[in-house]
Amino acid sequence: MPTPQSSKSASADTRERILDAAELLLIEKGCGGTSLRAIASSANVNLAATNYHFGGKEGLFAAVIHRCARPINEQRLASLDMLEAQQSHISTREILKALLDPLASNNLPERLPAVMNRVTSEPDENLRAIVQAEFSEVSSRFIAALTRAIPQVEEEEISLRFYFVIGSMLHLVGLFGPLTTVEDDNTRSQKINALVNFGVAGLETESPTNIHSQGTSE
Amino acid sequence: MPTPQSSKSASADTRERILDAAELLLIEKGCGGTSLRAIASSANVNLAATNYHFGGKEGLFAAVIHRCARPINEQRLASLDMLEAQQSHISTREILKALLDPLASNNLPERLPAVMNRVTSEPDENLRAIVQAEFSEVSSRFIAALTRAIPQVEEEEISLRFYFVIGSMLHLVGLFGPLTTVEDDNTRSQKINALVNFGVAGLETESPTNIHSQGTSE
DNA sequence: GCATAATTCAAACAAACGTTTGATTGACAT
DNA sequence: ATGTCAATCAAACGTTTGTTTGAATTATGC
Repeated sequence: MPTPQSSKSASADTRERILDAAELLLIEKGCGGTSLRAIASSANVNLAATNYHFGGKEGLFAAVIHRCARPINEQRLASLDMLEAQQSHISTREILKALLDPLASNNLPERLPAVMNRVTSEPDENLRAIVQAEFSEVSSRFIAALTRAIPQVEEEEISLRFYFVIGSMLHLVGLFGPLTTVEDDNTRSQKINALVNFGVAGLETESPTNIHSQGTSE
Repeated sequence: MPTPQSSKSASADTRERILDAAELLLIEKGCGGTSLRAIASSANVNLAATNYHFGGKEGLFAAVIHRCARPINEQRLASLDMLEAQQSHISTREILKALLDPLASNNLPERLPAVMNRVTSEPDENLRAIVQAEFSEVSSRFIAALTRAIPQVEEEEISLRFYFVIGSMLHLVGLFGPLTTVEDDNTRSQKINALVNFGVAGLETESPTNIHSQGTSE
């Protein structure tokens, strides 16, 4: 198993060219719809290089996911750390901005949201596990912060509503399209802001369990 | 092109066996991850039957999507029709219940939400077009109803928030898992109800455009 | 300069894919 | 019985898939 060391700089740009091509094709064609041959051809490397550097197709996509998810999740956690260090009580809006604003930041790789959207809906079990592991810390940290910020709603309900926000986020970045340019940045941040407003209202609402007659029928 | 007529009853159960098997495998393995051979084997039919009855893989999945989406969308539109016929002003909650309650109904095919979740995130362009055509009427009708129900929010914002609700819904039915049984029906309707509450609050919130200093940083 | 290891390459591997073919079956009408 | 047509079948079509091989090439350490 000749796994190459990553500290060398010799084939570093081959690795990155493969990752770039795989990332782009993953967005456009999906995981199962992208062949190693298409990746190698698009990256101008030999077909065998994909297996040499990443050990196989699954390892390659895992590397793509990791490279995409790590910076945005680090930024999220850093923002949350800063909030928790500065103030004792954090608002729902501040938490959601820490979670979602990185999606509109233009100093991050352009295609990052699209990769997330594509990869979170993969049927492959192994890839799902990779994605889940990549986002588990962010999920638990932000759910805990939201639970403290909204004490009038029980934790289980907060957790469910958090996943509603995640679902809205994924659907939104799917609407962004694979080839958003920098000119769309302002409309993108507008939509992220709309999602923050939507999420704050949805997260903070009281469940109308003791409501009288709002039901439609049945 | 010997496309068989559907009015005969001779091979009707072959067609349905193929559709059932394709539906189940589509949920578990995704569209690209399911082969016609696996479908034919699971349905106990000959491999060529899939092409004979549906003209090809794409036609088969289109039929699966249509068979899944039609009843639930008919129920949604019927509920909305009834609301609009009975009362002049309809609440946001009533509209969302008309949209989402069918997902918790147990007289619908069990695997319907899972198919929707799987197929709305397909990279294939043709399949995306099929899905979009299948849901376009529901989208436009419900966005129009929500725009009337929430006059204080402009239509473009309503449209965006509607897609947030759709995203939350898809993410939620993804959490249901492929093999939900009838025993999960009550927890499923509880979660649908939580989504209705979340969506009502998110849809009706006023955008804090004239807010003073809620921003975190930058 | 030379040995050693890391990387790239063309070529091939077996397996799985969607689709097509042509024969065969069965049902139904005349 | 017979002719007709829809339906099923085994078998093969040509591609494409992920992965492997072994030689050629390049970089690295001494």
